[in-house]
Amino acid sequence: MLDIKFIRENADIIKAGAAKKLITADIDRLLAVDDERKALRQEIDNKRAEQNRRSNEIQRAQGDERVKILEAMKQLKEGMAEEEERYKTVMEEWQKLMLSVPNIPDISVPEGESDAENVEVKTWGEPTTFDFAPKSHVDLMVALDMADFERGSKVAGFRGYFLKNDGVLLANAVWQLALKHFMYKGLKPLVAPSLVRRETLLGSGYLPQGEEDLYKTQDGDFLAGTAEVATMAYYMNEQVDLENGPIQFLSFSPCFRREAGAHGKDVRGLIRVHEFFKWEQVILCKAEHDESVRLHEFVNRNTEEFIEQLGIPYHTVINCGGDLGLGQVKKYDIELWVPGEKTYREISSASYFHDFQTRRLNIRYRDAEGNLRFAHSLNSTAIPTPRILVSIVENYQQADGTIRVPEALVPYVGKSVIGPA
RNA sequence: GGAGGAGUGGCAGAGCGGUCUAAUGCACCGGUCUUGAAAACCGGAGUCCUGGCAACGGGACCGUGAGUUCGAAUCUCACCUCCUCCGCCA
Repeated sequence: MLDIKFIRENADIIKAGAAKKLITADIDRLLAVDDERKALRQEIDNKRAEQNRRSNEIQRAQGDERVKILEAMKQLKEGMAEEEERYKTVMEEWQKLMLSVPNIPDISVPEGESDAENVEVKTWGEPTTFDFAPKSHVDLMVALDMADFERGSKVAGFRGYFLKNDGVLLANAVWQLALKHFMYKGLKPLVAPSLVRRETLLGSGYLPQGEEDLYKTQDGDFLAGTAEVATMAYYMNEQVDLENGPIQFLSFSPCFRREAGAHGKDVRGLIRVHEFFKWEQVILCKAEHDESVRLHEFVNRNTEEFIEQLGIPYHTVINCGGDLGLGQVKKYDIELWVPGEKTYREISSASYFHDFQTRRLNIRYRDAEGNLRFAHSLNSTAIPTPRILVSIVENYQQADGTIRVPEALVPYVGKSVIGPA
């Protein structure tokens, strides 16, 4: 959500931003509704002022005078009831429109319609080459009894999976190395709820637009698709202290995604599953653009460094306008080389939001002048499992079907090669 | 799941239909006093919306939302959260 005053003063910039994001938002309608809102508010406030005055008179009035004032009050109230009804209707539309206004993309965000037009800004390592025919992660992991997809779908349905044996050890090793790496960067570990209330998703910007991709309980709660939701809502309706620097969380949670609209995509393996685990970086900082930019580079670089420790070739792209969400100002995706598909696949996504989320969540801090301001927020994937296992096993596979363990993970896996049991 | 109790300003806590522009204490800021500090004393402070260049003015906010009333922190209802006890449970 943006500031209505800002919207009023910068309607053209917001329209241009929405166009870049290929998001439709009726700004003109919002401005008209806002005019109506302000006028009505003024009228109602004036009548309330009179009501307050009269109420005080009633206490002191006696006999006929009292009866006269009571009569006048009755009329005043009738007029107010009508206006308040209208105000309620206007506010409903106002709220709805406000929630649909996208944040403005940064000037450095390229034009484009879909992820196909994201722009590569960095590559690291060379796509892995093999002097034998490489296998897919599905074949590798099944052969080494690291995963079971048949029983996965028998038990959990489409996209279900079990991790087994060395698959479990590998996932656990990634978690442990991640915890160490990101804590060293100054992030504070947190295990966050996945089962969350509606307002947390509204606040972080996943609702009302993204409802179809969320699992919902019979109590009206939701299963979040990322720890970002609960972690951002941690300080909902609070004032935070940013005097000693930004608040930096490394947050773990199970993640649930219905993947509505992705039915034909990635139907095999661990690339796209309904249920996975993720460490997420979540940051709150002062409401300064430069600080947001600095931390955006910071969180993205943290993840790049982690991938470099694993020794997996990757590239980083800056997402084009059409691939940005409602609240995002700018986003980087890190994509890892997947030999089986001979392409890079997304493993991480780092975005900053300015005060888009914190305004919805009502998270403020006191600035140096003593004014209350909405903080800025950012988030970035630290590392997801099991998706990361796809790139590990495919890039580290050997001619005999065994898998070398990335050196950084050896201490946590307890061996340097994964082979037949 | 059942039975009770409670949610008031940064914190503690009074108020239970009109003088609440919410007592009091602690914490906070300014001042007096002091070589300085502490103590004491005096004074000041919230958030949001809205009008105005400003000075200043209007409205709202006592968990949230509806309602009763000329008037609600105070009464009614629903919801949320917390606490106590019972039951169930990893």
